[in-house]
Parts: sequence; C-alpha cells; structure tokens
Amino acid sequence: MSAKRMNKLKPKSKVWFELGGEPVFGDGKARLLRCIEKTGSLTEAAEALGMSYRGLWGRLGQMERRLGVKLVARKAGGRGGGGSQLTPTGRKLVEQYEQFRKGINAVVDKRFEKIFSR
Amino acid sequence: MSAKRMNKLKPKSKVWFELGGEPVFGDGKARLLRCIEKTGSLTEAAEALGMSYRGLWGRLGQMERRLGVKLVARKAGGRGGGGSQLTPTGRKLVEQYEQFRKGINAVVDKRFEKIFSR
DNA sequence: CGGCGTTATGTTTACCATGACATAACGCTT
DNA sequence: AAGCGTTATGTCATGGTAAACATAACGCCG
Repeated sequence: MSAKRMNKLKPKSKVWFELGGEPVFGDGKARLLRCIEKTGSLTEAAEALGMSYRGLWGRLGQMERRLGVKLVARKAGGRGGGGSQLTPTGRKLVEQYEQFRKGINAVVDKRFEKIFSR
Repeated sequence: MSAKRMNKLKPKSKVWFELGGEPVFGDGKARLLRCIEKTGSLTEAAEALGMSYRGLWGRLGQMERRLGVKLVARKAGGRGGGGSQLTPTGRKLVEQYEQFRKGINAVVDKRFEKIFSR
C-alpha cells in the first residue's frame, strides 16, 4: 500500500494573459488563431479543432471584445463563400504568446525534479 | 484606436500535480490541508475557507482516493467531538508542493517582461 | 436571379461541478 | 443513558459552461 502511486506524480502548468481580471489569451486561444491562419476559414478551423462553429465564433468574439482589438479579418460571401485570416495584430499577439510560453514547461519540470528527486 | 488596452496585459500561471491524467494537488488542495492542520478540524477549516463542510469533505476524500494515500487522520467522536490532523505523508506532500510552487510566479513574470518590454 | 460556402446570431439543451439540506454514526464526558 | 461536537454520506437544487439546433445575411459567380 501507501505512497507507491505517488511516485508517478507529474507536474503540470498553465499560463495565460489577463486583462482587468479577465482571461483573454492562453493555449486554447493561441491554437485557435493558428488554426484559423492555416485553414483560412472559421468553419474549417472549427472542424479541425473538433469544436462547433458556434463555439469557436463565440470565443473569438469574446476575445476580441475583451482585448478591444481585431485579431481576425473575416469576410462573409464572395468568392468561395468568404474566408478569414489573421490581422497583423493577431499574428503578432500569437507570436508573442508562443515566445512567452516556450520553455515554461521546461522550467517547471526542472523545478519539480529538483524537489522530488530520489 | 487599437492596442491601447493590450498594454495592460498581465501574465498568470497555475501549477499542479497530476496522476494518471487526473489533477490531484494544487493551490486549493494545499490551502485546504494547511487550514486543516491549523484548525485541527474539518468543520472549522471549511468555515475558515468559506466553503461547505460537504464540499471540503468531498474534495479531501477524492484527493486521498486518487493518490491512494491517507493525508488526514480523522477522528469522529470523543473528547471535543473529535478532530483531524495531517498525517506525516500529508505534511510532507504539502511542504514539497509549496517548495515546488515557490518562485514559479517570479519566473513567469520575468519571462513575460523579457518579451513584452518596450 | 439562384446557388454555394462562409460568416453571424439567437435559442434551446445537456451536463457537470458546487452548494444546500438532511441525517446518521462516533466516542468521550458527565 | 444523555449530550455535545465532530466526522460521514446521500440527496436535491442550482448555476454556469459548453454543445446542439436553427436561421439569416453576405457577396461573388454562372
């Protein structure tokens, strides 16, 4: 019995940005924008991410509203039905976030090792 | 218009332990154990934390079940009605977690600065 | 003009986590 | 035996999030 299972403990971490106490950007949102960028379409991005279009659209709008910035340029109608792409602001935000996020896991793991080794 | 509000972005982070994909320990659980330790009673701890006894008891049981370890020694009945205190295992876990958690915020903030400065 | 694929919303449902109640069991103490 | 404060559970209400459905609007194109 006892602490046998506790040896399998794994450290996890999460980072995100807040603005006025509200969460506005994190891993999920970053993936969202990247996927829109790649597919050029909210519909396709939603499908690729395995979520509903409604849900994706809602999150996107909320994020833009909270930040007070347009992150995605959308076009309804027209050739191919329309499409979407990141604005320069959107691209920059994703890049900065990814920069920021990179390495956090490593730091956390290292710290965990340091304390739980042996 | 535009990115004016984005200058007020703040980085946030969260760390916890998982076991087999399930979260088993984090800030909340740590505070919980610390409070039980201090008060010597689940009832008092619950009140001090502003949560229901039922809720606290549930969390505690779940945590112990997932870890497969007794973290709190409980006694129902007896002098003063009973009481609870951390087991050595529980104490150790809290201490290790707090060690682990210490400084994470600082690291995150520093990294954020590095990328968003200027 | 009618069709097509995309964006844009409102409405409704399902679900899950939390909290609120209610009760029982426990074991010293008097 | 009765009382007291604590632990131990089951049940029910609830609230907030996310998914499911259902349409409408848009704008090029044949």
